[in-house]
Amino acid sequence: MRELLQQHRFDALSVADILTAAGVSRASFYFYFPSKQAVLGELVREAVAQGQQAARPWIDGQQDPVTALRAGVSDGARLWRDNAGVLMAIVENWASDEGLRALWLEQMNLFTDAAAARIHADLHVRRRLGSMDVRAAAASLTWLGERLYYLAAAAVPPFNNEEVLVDTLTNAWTSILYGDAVTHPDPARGPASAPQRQSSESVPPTPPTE
Amino acid sequence: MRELLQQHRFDALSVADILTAAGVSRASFYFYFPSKQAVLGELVREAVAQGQQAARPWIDGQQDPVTALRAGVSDGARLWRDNAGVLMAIVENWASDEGLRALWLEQMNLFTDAAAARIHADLHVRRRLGSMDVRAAAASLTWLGERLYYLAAAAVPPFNNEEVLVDTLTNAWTSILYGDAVTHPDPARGPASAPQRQSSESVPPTPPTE
DNA sequence: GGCGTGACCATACATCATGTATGGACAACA
DNA sequence: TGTTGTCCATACATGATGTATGGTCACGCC
Repeated sequence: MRELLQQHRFDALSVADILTAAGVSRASFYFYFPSKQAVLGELVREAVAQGQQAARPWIDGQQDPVTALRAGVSDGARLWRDNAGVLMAIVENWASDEGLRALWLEQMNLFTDAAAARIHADLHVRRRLGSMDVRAAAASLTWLGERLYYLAAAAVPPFNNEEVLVDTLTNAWTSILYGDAVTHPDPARGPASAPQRQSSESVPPTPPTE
Repeated sequence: MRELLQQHRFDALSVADILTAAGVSRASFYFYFPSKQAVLGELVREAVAQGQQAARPWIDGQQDPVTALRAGVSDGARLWRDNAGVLMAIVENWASDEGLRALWLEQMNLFTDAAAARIHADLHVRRRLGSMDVRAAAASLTWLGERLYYLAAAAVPPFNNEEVLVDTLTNAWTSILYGDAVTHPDPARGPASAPQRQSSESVPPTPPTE
């Protein structure tokens, strides 16, 4: 099914297709899974498990916030590139299946929690956000990632260009958290990102996939 | 169908349900529409047509950017509140139907174009964005809106709270475009917006739907 | 009045997808 | 040798979609 998803949309797959591709019988399929949605759930768990690992380093990272952020965003792009079929499938279908919904919202929550914790630990960011709801800000960045990675996977311009995707998403994180606009390579100007405060902690990057 | 969508998800509706609710025969339905997706398309056109109008003021607006922004975001919230069923339906299904896909991407594009034009007209913002892709930044804000309004309609925390939704989305726009973080009511600080008083719901509407 | 036509409706069908049986083959294991 | 776990083929009940086919009824026109 993972392979089928690389070429067909989830709702275009019938269990018959899966049966054929997997070489098992209908009876066997329903013995192990209650539905094709359940299979997708398992595939998603596998995919995000990788992401969890990949995210580790920068979550507890000590490096410069913006650098860490950009690295995280790039990691996310890679995760999505490697699991485009499965991830697109759940993004398109979590609303229609209770199990998938719980799973995806949980993933988004985990990511949001990590980001919020990072923000909380950074006094400078906290001050900047003023009375803004920290969790809400973290959640919005999480979901922005979900959407942009999805659009990239769905080949929707301008996010079908990975560089644009990474620049834009990184810029969103840094702008909202630090107020610095320019995160990408541009030797021509430099009004924004000045001396980056190395406040004990940096920020949480990575996409909304773990 | 518009009424049915207030209580049931689009894919849970059969044309039989629509037939019963509308009091027409199967034959008549298929005489006027090729599928239930086509009906949804019409409903979406109706809904966003309203939005188009409501957006005008903001688009050619002369008022203070941040105020205009917040007003627009609130407008969007209202539009979504008034058309939650229809808008949730298209957000959940544009990926699975070519017609709906073209329609929704067109709407997102129109909105992105308007935002990008605004940005281009504002030298200060252009400078701040540096070499960032203006259209990409505009598109990311458009899609962030789509996602957050949708989550609010789907009752996903923390966006099920309209004030949080508006504050967060407004903050994203102002942060990314102007670098000002605080857009909401915070007597403690005030580096950005002037005397902004946010009465959760007293502003005009304009979501990412036009 | 006779008649075509447009707007509907009821019914039926072909097709396809899902999920649930039912019964049997086969190998490992005790 | 019998039990059990893993699979398969087949069939079936249900429900959804989209396509006929044929009929009713009102209206406007000659």
